This record gives sequence, C-alpha cells and structure tokens, in this order.
Amino acid sequence: MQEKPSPHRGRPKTLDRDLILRTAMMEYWSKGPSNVSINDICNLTGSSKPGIYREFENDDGLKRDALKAYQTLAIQPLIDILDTDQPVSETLEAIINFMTQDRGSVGVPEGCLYVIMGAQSDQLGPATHGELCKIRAELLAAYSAWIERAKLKGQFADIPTDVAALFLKTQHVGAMRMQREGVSTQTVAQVLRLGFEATFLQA
Amino acid sequence: MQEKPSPHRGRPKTLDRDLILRTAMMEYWSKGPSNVSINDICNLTGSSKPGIYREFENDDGLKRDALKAYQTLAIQPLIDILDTDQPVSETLEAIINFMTQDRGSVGVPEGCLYVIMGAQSDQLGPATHGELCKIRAELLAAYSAWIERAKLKGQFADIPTDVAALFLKTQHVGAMRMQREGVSTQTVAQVLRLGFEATFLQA
DNA sequence: ATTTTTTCGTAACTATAGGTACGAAAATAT
DNA sequence: ATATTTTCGTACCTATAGTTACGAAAAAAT
Repeated sequence: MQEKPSPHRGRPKTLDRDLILRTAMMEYWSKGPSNVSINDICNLTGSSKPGIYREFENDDGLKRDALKAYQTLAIQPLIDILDTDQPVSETLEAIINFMTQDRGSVGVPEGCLYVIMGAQSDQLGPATHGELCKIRAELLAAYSAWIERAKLKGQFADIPTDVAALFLKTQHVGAMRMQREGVSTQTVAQVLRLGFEATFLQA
Repeated sequence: MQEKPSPHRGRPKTLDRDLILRTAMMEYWSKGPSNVSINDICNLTGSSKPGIYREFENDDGLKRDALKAYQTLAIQPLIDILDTDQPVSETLEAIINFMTQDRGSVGVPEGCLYVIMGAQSDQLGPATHGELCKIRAELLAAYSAWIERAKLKGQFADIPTDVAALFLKTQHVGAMRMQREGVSTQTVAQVLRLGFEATFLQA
C-alpha cells in the first residue's frame, strides 16, 4: 500500500478536490442543491468544467460526495452524541444544543443539508439517493440503539423502538425545517424539548 | 354583478381551465413540482402552451392556482376538523384518520402537496411562495385556536400556544413526509398518536 | 531531444425549460 | 357581406443545464 500509487509522470494536478467539495457542500446547503449548477462551482472555485467531471464523474457524483462531506461534518457528531453513554436527560440536552447552536458564529448555514436533500430527493441522481438512504439508515440505527439503552435504564416510555426512532427523527427534521424557515432558535429549542420529553420517563 | 361579464363576441373558449388545474395539481402532487413542465401539462390535457400562458400568466401562476386547488381539496377539510367543536380526543382521532386514510382507494397520491412545495420553496416563484405563506398562516391559526379551546377545557398541557402549534405542525409535516417515503400507514399513525398525545391531558 | 503519460481548459454539443410573435379561426355586431 | 372581437395553436426564441471532444501543456522516462 503506497500513499501515492505512482503519480510521478504526467502533468501535475492543480485541481483542488477539497476546495471544490467544501464549496459545493456550502452552496448546496445554503441555496439548495437544485439552485447550484456545475458552472457555479466552477466560477466559485476557479476550476474548469471538465476538471470537475474528471474528478466526480458527473453532477450526481459531486452531490453524493458533498453529502458524504456533510455527513462527516454534521451527521456523525450527532450519532456520536447518541452513542455516548450518559444519562438520558443529558443526551437530550446535548442534542438540543447541537441542533440549535448559533449557525452564524460557526459560519455554517441554517438547516441541514441531509434534510434538504431528503425533501428534494425526487431531483437527485441514483448515487446521491443511495448515500441519502445510507445516512437515513445510520441515523435510525443510532436512534434505535440509544432508545434500547434508555429502555434498559427504565427511562424510556413503553413504545415500539422503531416507532420511537421515527418519532425522534420527525422532531429532528422538523427542527431543521423550522430553523431554515426563520423560526427563532429559542422557539425551535422549545419545540424540540417538547417532543423529546414526550418519550422520556423521569427516574 | 353579471355572471358572464360580456363574453358574447369572439371565438368561443375551448380551453378547459378546470381540467388543466386538476391535472397540474395531481402531477405536482405525485411527481413533485419541479419534475412537471408546462409541456407535460399541455400533452396531458391536450391544450396548447399559449393557451395555458393566457389563462395562468406563467409557470408560477399555474403552480399557485394548483396549490389553491389543493388547499380547497385537502387543507381546508383539516382546518374544518380543527374548527369543529368536539372532545379533544375525538379531534385527534379525526386528524389521524384524515392523514392516514388509504390514498389508493381515494385515488390521490401519497403525501401532501403543501408539504412538498414547502420543502422545495427555494424553487418556486413569488406567487406560489405567497400562497404557501398564506396556507401556513391559516393552518397555524387553526391549530392555535384549537389549542386555546383545548386549554380552556383543561385538556391541554401548559405549553405556550405558539410552541404547541409549531409542534403539532411538525407532526403533521412529518407524517406526510413518512407517508411519501413509504412508511406503512399503521406506523405513521402510531408516530402521529405519540406526538399528539404528548400535549394532551386526560380528563 | 524525443517520447510517453497525465492533466489541463477552451469551445463546443444536446436537451429541455420557460416564454412569445403572429396569423388563422370562430364567433357576434353592423 | 364586412368589420370587430376574442381565442386558437404552430413555430419559433432565449437561456441554461449537464456533458464532452480534442488539442495544448507540463511533467517524467527514454
């Protein structure tokens, strides 16, 4: 296993894959995937169109990889919170904090690219769609595992795990949607708390 | 006030406004607004493109009027349920039944056109966007009024009305989203019940 | 120096979207 | 019969999306 397989010969690569990916992710996130063209990405990154096609194959491939980058940036941290073994109430607080943190100060757009793409999946190619399914499964699995553990602690209501997982995901998606529509952070947090506490049994 | 202002002279109108509107609504509803072009509507209804533009001004106008038709068909009945004065538990059951009724037998698509358009509002024109805002306000007002009445009966948890209204709308939107993603009617109903009962105080 | 390899980017191509110019058609009014 | 009014629909226009052909450029290998 070489780090660089054999890229010695030939014209050196100038295309900045990472810049393109970050730019694409931020643009899709803030403007919606259908409002961002390959041309836009070219202009914003100074790369050429064939360059992008060589690197990502096509529009669908770029969107899929941008979504992968988003999963690493914003979905995995949420899963990590769910995987952390701590009191139920603390997990809920951590999730609410994570979802309602001030976006402006962190320099990221409102809402959630995964939620946005999920709501517009009828306009996405098969690769992006596949990645979307993968993330959905991961998220539901993380919720389910957390619910099962909370049940063992006797801190979760007597609800079928799959139903509860879908319920929690509904709250999550709803919060991201409201945030994008301009509902105040405070209010979003209140709505989230209302939903999460509905499944929570005080010790 | 004449019924027909003065349409006596001139070539008689053959354009079937109602057919176009129904067709457009069903197409937008089942395929998503961005996957239906004016050309599609022409082919499906046998009308000409200029005819549609004369009647609806532009794409945005057609979408707005299709959304209006949808509001009459599927949103107003929900508002009517909320406006009906009956025990809280019965209203909740009526809403769940309404949202999870079998679509196939009624001959309408899964999901909700209002929810779909709301999730893709970044691709809609100002007219459709305006109509969306109107419907959102109507729905929130209906939820709020219902919540206030339930509070007076002592059957609603001590939650700020605006927060509760947003919470209920989150459950509504979530149910429509899940339905569209293929989650079973039974499961959707369970998730909905879970959300609605979280705000409900047994007498 | 020349060949080989790899990447580069200009300049196209194709398809489809929204939108319209304009003359023909079909009715009433004179 | 002619003029007037209204609607009709073919055939076009423009913009932009995704996508690619192809020759030039820049490096290593000979």
